[in-house]
Amino acid sequence: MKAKSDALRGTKKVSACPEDGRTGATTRMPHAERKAQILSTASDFFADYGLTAQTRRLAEECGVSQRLLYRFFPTKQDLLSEVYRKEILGAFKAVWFAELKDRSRTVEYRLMHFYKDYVRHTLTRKWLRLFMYASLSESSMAPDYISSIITQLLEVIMAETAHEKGVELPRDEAMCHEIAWTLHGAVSHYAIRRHLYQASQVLPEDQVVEMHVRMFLAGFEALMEHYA
Amino acid sequence: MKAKSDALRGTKKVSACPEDGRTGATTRMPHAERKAQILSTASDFFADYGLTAQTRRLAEECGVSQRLLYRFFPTKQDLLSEVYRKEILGAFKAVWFAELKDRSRTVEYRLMHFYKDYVRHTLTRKWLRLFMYASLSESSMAPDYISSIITQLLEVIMAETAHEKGVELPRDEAMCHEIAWTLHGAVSHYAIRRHLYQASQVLPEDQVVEMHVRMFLAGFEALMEHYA
DNA sequence: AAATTAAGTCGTCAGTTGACGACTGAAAAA
DNA sequence: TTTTTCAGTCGTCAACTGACGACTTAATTT
Repeated sequence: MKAKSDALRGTKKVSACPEDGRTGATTRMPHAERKAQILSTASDFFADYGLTAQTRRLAEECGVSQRLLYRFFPTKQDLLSEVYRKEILGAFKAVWFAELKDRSRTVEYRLMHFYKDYVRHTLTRKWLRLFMYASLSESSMAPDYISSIITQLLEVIMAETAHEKGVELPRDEAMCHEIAWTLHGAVSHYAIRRHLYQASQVLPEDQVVEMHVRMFLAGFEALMEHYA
Repeated sequence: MKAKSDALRGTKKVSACPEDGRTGATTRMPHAERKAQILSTASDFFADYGLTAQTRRLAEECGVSQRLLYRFFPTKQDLLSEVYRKEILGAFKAVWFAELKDRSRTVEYRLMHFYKDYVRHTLTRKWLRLFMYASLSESSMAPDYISSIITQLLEVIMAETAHEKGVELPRDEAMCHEIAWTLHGAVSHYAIRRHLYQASQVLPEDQVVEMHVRMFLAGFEALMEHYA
């Protein structure tokens, strides 16, 4: 960081580290690139240590001075908001809706395909920890956006399942959502167990998803009879 | 707190608040009673603001000086550990095992009965928030104890269900657990949604539990056929 | 080569935060 | 009444923490 030339100029330095091989000599980067690097490091950092973790340690992790963070993000909250937007909101894919509605495949296939992808690429350790930290903090950063997407997913799943089974859904909308939550919640909770409660998990993801989908479809049929 | 008598003695006080009607005059309590009160207040406090919330604010909430907390708990971590032990570990009931094994009732009845109680008295907002904060923090306070209890619950549920349905369970133990997790996870996730993700939840608890149990039992039968 | 731009750092401020030594005073014991 | 006990408080310390003014210096432009 600072090395030679300290003794030379008469300003006010506190020379301390004479040239050693590995001064942290921060490689200069273009603005956008450095910002992206900080954002990326910050995602992992806050996921690991919580949203209350300190900017000084983050800077250290990034290999830059703490002051530099404030060149890119006016406040810590701004940085947190960008992390949330990128990591949490950016983890939902539009193709899911199209694939779930693709009636050239069986519902069982579509559900298994979707949830395998969802578990593997969205319900990751990083995503779950950030989402949980954000949920627990008062300033729920952008809650409605996500719940709206999930609700739409649940509705598509219910509509497609009912269509294939040739039954009519209950008129009670909340009940319909809750039925779909049976599967979605079980899968989500599997991910939570695995990534948040360091459970000594053994069964591979795909196998678990397949089982949960099978149980859901079987349960769905039985439940529809019960309500008819 | 301090009022008169400041000016009288020559020590080193900084008198500031002459007698007003409402000095925070802390009512003196016996040791055990005060400790219990602090512990109780601390539970709600840390559940609300996280385990990183400050002892000063907690003391304020308790209506005592911050210093007093350290008369009862040598360090903040000690206080947190006691909160965890009391609120998290203390929320599991031994009767559940007996009731779940009571074959004079149907499995459906037993499961509904158990999970209604579990959701109402254990998966509360306070419990979930404390448990989640503890899970997210590195120092997982006492993880194995809980997971051991849950595992036992899952095993009882599987054994009883298989017995009533007259089928044999898969030999794969992890798979058996995962099947039971289908129900346990769905119910847990319902509570998480409701209490952690302030979801605009409408359906009453009991109705949701009944539905999840029904779907589980139907799915269970279908799954057993699939593996046979 | 000189001037300009912008990437990056130093040092510091004001407000926190866990912890604790020393003190106070009401109630119980002698 | 006097002494002892102990619940409870004050004030402070050292380390931390978000924020930022002022400065340094590598790279680019002229």
